[in-house]
Amino acid sequence: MDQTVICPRFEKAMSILSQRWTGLVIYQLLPGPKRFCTLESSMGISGRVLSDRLKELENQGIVKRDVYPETPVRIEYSLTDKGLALEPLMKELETWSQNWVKVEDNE
Amino acid sequence: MDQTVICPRFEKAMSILSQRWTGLVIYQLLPGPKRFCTLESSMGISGRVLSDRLKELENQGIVKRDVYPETPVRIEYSLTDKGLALEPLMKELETWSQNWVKVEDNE
DNA sequence: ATTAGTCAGTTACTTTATGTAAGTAATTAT
DNA sequence: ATAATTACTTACATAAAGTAACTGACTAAT
Repeated sequence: MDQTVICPRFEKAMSILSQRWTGLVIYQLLPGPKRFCTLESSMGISGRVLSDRLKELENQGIVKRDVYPETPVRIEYSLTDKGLALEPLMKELETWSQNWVKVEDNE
Repeated sequence: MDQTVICPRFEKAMSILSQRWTGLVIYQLLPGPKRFCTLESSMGISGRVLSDRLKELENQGIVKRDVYPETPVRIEYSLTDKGLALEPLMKELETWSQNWVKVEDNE
């Protein structure tokens, strides 16, 4: 008996963003393409999970993976239009965090 | 060697929203106060996790818990100003999901 | 030419988070 | 007296994430 029925598109969108790390990965890619090892070291994510997340985001059409067959091979991850369309949301989160989030206190 | 240093407030904000269910709980409370059992049945969350999430959101000052000592006791959860300030972000997610998210396909 | 190092991952194993189902205490309805 | 509701908690099982070592292709240093 759910009085509030949630739009399935919204629910899916939320489920993508509420997986650990996905939001931060997208945020990191906003300024431009990045490599696996760069993402891995700039956020505290493990390679195992980063690998999973990038695959999922690629499946969702949010991230694209480009292989440059140089030597050594260079693989760059970047946002698609769908991914870039999340920029306003990220800006909102930045604003909210600046206005409301305190870091020191509560664990 | 992190070239992109992330603002700790932003990182904390993201860690709140990227916990499973927190976003949906906030979204459900946007229109007004709701009770435990209403939240529990309207989203597919288990009581165990809902209980955890509400406590965390209360600690973060995003949700407040009001006890009405009627008989039977009524307990209502609602958003604080900090929680209500997430409305624009939720609207952005609604917009994005309507423009970009397809539900049928990919698992 | 052997050793060490980087990149983009994968694999095996451990810890943490979440789900499931049942239980509790107070109350009310039949 | 029995069943049902609300707001949870507890015990146990499964799924997700973290840790660390490893692979394979290459490069640079000794």
